[in-house]
Amino acid sequence: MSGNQKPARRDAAATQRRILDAALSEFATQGHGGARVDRIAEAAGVSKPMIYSYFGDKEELYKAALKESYVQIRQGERAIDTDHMSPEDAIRELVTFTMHHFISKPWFTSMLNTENLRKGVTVQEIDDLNDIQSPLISQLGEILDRGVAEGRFRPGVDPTELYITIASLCFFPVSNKYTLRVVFNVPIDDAWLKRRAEDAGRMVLCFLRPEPDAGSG
Amino acid sequence: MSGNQKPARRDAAATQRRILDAALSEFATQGHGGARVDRIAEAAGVSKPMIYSYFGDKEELYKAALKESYVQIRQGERAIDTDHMSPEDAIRELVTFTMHHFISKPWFTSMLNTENLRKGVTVQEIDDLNDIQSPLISQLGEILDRGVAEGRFRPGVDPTELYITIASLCFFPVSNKYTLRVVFNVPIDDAWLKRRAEDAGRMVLCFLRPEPDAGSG
DNA sequence: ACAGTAACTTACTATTTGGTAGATTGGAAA
DNA sequence: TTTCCAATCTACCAAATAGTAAGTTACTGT
Repeated sequence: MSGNQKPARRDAAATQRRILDAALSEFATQGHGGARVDRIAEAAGVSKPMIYSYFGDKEELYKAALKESYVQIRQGERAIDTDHMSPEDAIRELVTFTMHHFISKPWFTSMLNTENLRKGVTVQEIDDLNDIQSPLISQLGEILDRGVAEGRFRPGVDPTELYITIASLCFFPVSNKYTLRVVFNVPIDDAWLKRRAEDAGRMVLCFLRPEPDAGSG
Repeated sequence: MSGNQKPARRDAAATQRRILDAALSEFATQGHGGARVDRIAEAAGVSKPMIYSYFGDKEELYKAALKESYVQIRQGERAIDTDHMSPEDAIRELVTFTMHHFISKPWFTSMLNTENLRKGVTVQEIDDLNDIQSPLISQLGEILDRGVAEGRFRPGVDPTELYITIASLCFFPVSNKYTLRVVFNVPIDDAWLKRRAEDAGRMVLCFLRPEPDAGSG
């Protein structure tokens, strides 16, 4: 899981990186309260004092790991280009990306859950909100405007709320797959989730289509 | 939070109940790894050996708390009666109930997240799956059948998948409200979530309406 | 009244955990 | 080559933690 290179002796930056990766993995799999600094040290291939020297204490390390998980998804989001697509295809693309990210970077959903269990005490302390906010919101705004201009989407849909809708449909079946499998006997695997993403795209588009009675606040 | 009555001396059943309630609260707020048996004992107003005597060890206590959180939602679900409603109203009712339950029983979403962080190792060990499975699935199946028969819903929709869709739309904004508030600056409160439930109902109904190209596997 | 036992507590242990003091080592600059 | 500091480690501590042994207390049936 934590793909450590050979220690590359005396490289402070690389060491910090290894610690951060190990911390992200540990916090994501064990939660905040279940994470162990000793395990992080071992997984990173360093001694404990390195961690305290570079990151301060467990809380600061957690903060760094939480921020890192956001930074990763935002990087991915910035790489999406939907300008050349039809509004419908653009929406489908965003849904597909979101689902794929949740599937392929499982620590992201885990960190979100862990942080919300703590009522967001740490996410509030992250200084640079810019590193954390999603570039997808404004992109989604443009897509919606284009769709409305072309008469394919209804007006009055808030981009942030739409983003939350998309995230909802992708997040839940990924994050809760273990309990869903047992409780409902659903064979959730990557193929099942891919089909789910297609359904989610259809559902969102259906919701966006201009129709007499579909209005919202 | 843990509304303890007066200890009612020497009442084993009541004591077990207090321990279970305290455990549910502790595991839900602190996670599996962060939960402390000493805190549970204090919140329940008992000494630690009581817990070990009645529940075995921390793991078994966690299992009891997890099961309890399912039992609670299933009880609520069983009380819903949609037989006299139109298919549309019935769907809206289920969505409203689901959202309301997630809002009013926050430990349920927390326990689901905690258990999924652990890859569902404990939920697998719950013997009586019947206590855990949702009666809403079959109810949803009947509603769908009725809707199809009346020509108001398209055929071929799987009740379990629809249930997951409804749960997705309600779960995410409730479970992740703390990070959403900070990261997207969304004023998520009970009123916001109620509006969200209405949107979710609309979206689901729009997805169910019979239309030329909306078919699914 | 008086056993007998279920309910409950005090006081303890072994281990784990976050965190630190102080020594050591490698590499770059002089 | 020597100096010096950043990078790193060994060895440790105090507190917290899951779990238990052994005792005490209140109810119940006789």
